[in-house]
Amino acid sequence: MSISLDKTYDPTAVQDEIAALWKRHNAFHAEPDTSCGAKPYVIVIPPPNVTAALHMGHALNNTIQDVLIRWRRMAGDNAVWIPGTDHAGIATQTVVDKRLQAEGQPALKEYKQLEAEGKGGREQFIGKVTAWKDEYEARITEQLVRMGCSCDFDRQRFTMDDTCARAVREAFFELFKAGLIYRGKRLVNWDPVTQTALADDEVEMETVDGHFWYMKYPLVPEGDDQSDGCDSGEAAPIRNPKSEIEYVTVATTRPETMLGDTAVAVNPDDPERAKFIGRHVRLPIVNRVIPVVGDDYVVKPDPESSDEKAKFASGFLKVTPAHDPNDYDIGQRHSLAIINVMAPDASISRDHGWPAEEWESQTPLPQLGERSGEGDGSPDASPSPAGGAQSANGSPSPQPSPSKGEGVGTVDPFAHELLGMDRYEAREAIVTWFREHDLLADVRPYSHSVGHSYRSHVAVEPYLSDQWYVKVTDDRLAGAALDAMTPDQRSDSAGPAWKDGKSFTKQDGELKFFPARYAKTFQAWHENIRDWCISRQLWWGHRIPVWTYQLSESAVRFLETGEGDPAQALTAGDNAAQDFIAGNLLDKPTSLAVPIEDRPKHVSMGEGEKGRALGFPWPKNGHFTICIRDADVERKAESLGFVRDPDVLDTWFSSGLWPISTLGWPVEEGNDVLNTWNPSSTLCTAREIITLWVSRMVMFNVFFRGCLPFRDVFIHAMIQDGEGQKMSKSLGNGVDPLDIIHSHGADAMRYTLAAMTTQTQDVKMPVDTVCPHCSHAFTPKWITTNAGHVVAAPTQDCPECGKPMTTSYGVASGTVKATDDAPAARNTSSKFDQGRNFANKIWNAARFVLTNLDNAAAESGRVRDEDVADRPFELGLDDRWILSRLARTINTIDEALAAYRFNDYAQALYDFIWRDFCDWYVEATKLRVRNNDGGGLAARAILSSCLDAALRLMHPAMPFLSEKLFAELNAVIGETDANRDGAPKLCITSAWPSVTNAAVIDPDVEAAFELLQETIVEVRNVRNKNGVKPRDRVTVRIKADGNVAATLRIGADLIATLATCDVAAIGPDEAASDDAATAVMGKVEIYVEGLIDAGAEKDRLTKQLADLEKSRNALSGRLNNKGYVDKAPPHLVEQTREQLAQTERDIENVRAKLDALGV
RNA sequence: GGGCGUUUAGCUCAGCUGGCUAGAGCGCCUCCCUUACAAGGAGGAAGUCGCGGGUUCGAGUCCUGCAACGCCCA
Repeated sequence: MSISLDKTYDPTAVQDEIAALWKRHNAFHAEPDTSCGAKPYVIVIPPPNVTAALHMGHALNNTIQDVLIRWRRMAGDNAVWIPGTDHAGIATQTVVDKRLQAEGQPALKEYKQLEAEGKGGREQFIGKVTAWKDEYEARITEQLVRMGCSCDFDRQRFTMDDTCARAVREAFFELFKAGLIYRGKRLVNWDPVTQTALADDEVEMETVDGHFWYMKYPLVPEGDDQSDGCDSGEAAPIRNPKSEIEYVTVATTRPETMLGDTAVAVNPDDPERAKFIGRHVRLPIVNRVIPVVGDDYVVKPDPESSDEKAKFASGFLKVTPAHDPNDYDIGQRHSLAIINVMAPDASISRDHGWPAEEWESQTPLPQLGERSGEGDGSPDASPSPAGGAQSANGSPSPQPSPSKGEGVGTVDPFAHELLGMDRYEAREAIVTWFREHDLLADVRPYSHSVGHSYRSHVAVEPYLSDQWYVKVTDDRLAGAALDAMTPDQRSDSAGPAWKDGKSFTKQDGELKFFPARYAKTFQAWHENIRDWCISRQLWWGHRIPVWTYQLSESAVRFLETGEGDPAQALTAGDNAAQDFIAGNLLDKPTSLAVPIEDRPKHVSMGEGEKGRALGFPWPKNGHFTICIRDADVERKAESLGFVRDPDVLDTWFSSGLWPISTLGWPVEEGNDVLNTWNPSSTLCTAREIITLWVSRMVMFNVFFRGCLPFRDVFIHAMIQDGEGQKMSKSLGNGVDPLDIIHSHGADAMRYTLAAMTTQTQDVKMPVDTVCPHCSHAFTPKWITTNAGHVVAAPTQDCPECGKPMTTSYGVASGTVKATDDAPAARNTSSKFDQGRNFANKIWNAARFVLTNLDNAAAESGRVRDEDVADRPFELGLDDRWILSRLARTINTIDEALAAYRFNDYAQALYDFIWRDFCDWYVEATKLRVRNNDGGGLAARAILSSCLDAALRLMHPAMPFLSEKLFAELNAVIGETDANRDGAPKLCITSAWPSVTNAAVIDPDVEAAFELLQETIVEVRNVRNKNGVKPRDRVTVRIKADGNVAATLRIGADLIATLATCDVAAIGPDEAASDDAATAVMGKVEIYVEGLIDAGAEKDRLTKQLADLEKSRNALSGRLNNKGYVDKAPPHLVEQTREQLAQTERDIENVRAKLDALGV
């Protein structure tokens, strides 16, 4: 056969061919077979969101996983990589909604309308999202395939497929049953745009330039004692001299929330203000009379303080329990009313908890402050400030003491204008109103951080609503996660006492982070964890498996009043519902669960006794709540009038189950997949995910299976753009891996990504634009967005061909669309040149080896042998050197991969293949590779073996190229059939190289070869510095003796070839002729004869002399230091002495040469 | 405010437990289209390792203070 490899590596053709080859052999598939003794090695993919296609960050993440999987597979483990995608609830729903809107199609709003009309809008919308999911799932899978990811695609999962859904359902049920899921009315982080609750970690803090507004609230006069303590002339409260009305001044960054204020708080230790505790103020606009309470949360004002809060504080805190988490807490402590003044879209609304009484009367009120004009109306009776609103703890709302001037609380007519306003419009309007009414004491600019939705990027509104929570604070969850940490990565803290593995029912190792410092993040998170809000007001997700039955009106009335005959009050439906619950609890306790507080006290009743006879407790809130596991029970419940909760679960709930749901949990019995592959081996992810995801997987896995989801967690870098900005879809600065595969090839991309994966650094990746017309890559013109991001301008003109194009930012931002004239441009980055060049180098090195093997007769060095050192032909110094280097490289790579040091792996490959093999060994063998003697035979055998080993070593990083060349090598060697075990002879399933004979690593051989290398470099240096043309041969004499001379004689041919010279003589008595240039290098002096450029030679030697003197000074300085000689290790001292002696000899030599030149 | 990280050649980054006369890739300079490779080869220039203290015979590496930048949490 003959070799016909192109001169340049063309990845495109090779990638398709090799991908098909792997597929044909089902090379990525694994079975959980333990009989062969292979250890399982399992990676479960962090499922990419179906929101969008994969970007560079995913490419990095998946490259790392594939490197590990391919490495362990070759090393003999039973390796499997489980792929799949995540439904990404809110993200995907939002993206699809936006897309529909942009296309002018019916979108979420319209489907919600349909749903409200009973026309199946929810189902239709989910159909749209499913179509999107199908499209992106396919695209993501294609991207993975084209990156060469060796996932077991037969086992691909999706977080909402039937298998995963079953796991979610089971998990929810079990947690519910264990009392770890509860419903609570709490302030949640509300996203007014997507109109759903967000978990704490879905909220991003952003610094906002806002203001502190100082608003005056008039004090309600305290009976007749109006001057009580209020005339001191303090900044606040102040006495208005005209109207004799006193005020307190509250400071706020969100004036619009004042509509929901139910108290003003002061610090009880505040000497100036504590005296107001117990008094009341009348809330402007609303005219609600609210108390002044004492709470030490309130920051005492201190204008001199470095603490921003104290600096800006007025000492009076408006308390709005419905719209601020801290205020909510204060409200809880003081039993304050909670008045929500906003609709779910964060517009001002009277329909979501604002007491109706405040709106019922339109009787004008007495005017406050200096306001003149209309409204001199009659006094009103004191209202209940709480009105119809919820009271935090159910106790009666405080009643202000009635006093002169108070009356029926009726809002100012202005309040009507506020209704329907967006919160920011309302803020403007309210501030204006306060200013007009002389109630605005001050406005000061203030920069503070405000929570924003990670999805819609608007400020979240703390919002009171009913949500489902997982009690992750329970020791069975957070405590167990902490307990899972490997002891040597735990840090001391005020946290819980370690229980040392007691959470595990199965002892299977410990959770370990790489790099170790991320263990700290994990620990701190769990020590400060709060209960996890899991319900989302969305349609795209796992619907919460909870049903409620609303009791009949008569039953509710009975419950409320306790009057009448219960037998009469209960309808047949009520009884049936109750019987159904009780019956199932008795007969199918694994199918239905009720909240712990609703559980019957005596479940073990006699046969046939159900329902009422059980003493099933009546829920106080008028409905039954049940969690159902099985479909048949679910159907029965719905037929009885039970209604399912409309909400869906937080995406992370299903993601948290991913390591087990993908493997078929909850099926345990006979489930070899689950029992063999959980815990998995390694999780690879980015650090931002530690809290969101890693934590939840650990808690769930330990809770449900008593073991870890994975043992190692490798945290890798984030990839940023050239400006150091996070890559994001909205900025369009993300790079599609397929773009890089297009410009550089998959192997080049993968190799480069591995090489960039260091232990600390995030990766800055400057992104260039590729002209779609002429393929020219160029740096685009930049613009700065309003938000301050630097991005490629939406359209660009090619600097090469001048034609226009559309950039990915243009498309992402929606400002332009790609057209025929201005097509979408691909991205690229010169970062990947390194990988592309390396791939090409390997390709060509292989061409050299294969061509020479092919030209040689069979049985004359066409071998693949892992230990050619034992072969019967004679090995030269260079042969033994490269084998030593190869063995070292294998060890280095094994250590690097075991420690997740991917850059060290990449560097070791590079050094061996390019620097050692190509630069030196291949060049060295050119002398003899075509000979039909022992030297030729050895050269071919070792070239072949080194290439073979190199291909296998690089395979995890560069699978396509190595697989292709592996096949070519097989063809030349004549091993085209199969491995010994009958499996197809593929690189992916070949054995990982190992060092079977440690003696191959030979420091003496390495030192000897390095001497030759140094000599050659010196001759080349002299040639270059003296302007000798590369083709011109020079004559060289070398002064050396003993072993050094012997080594040089062995390498004389090599020196002659690689330095283009004739080595005239080597010996202790050689001396420079008059026209010779001299290189002094320790025990060797090289004389290059016939050089004429005395000036260049003088320069060269002068510089060398300076270097030597500098070195001499450093060495002698060290030796003159008594401490060094006394305390440093003796071998180092001895080494330094030798170095100094040598350096001094060199200096003398160089000086002598310079003298001879006439300096 | 708490935590973590970064600061080393023009640029992007290595440098693990202190022994370094500080490395790599890109870029730069000189020369070369030599029969594996110009996506290449040969040679070269280029760094008071952010700043100040300290420990040590010896500090890029350990400790401490400061500055700048970044990320996470509150």
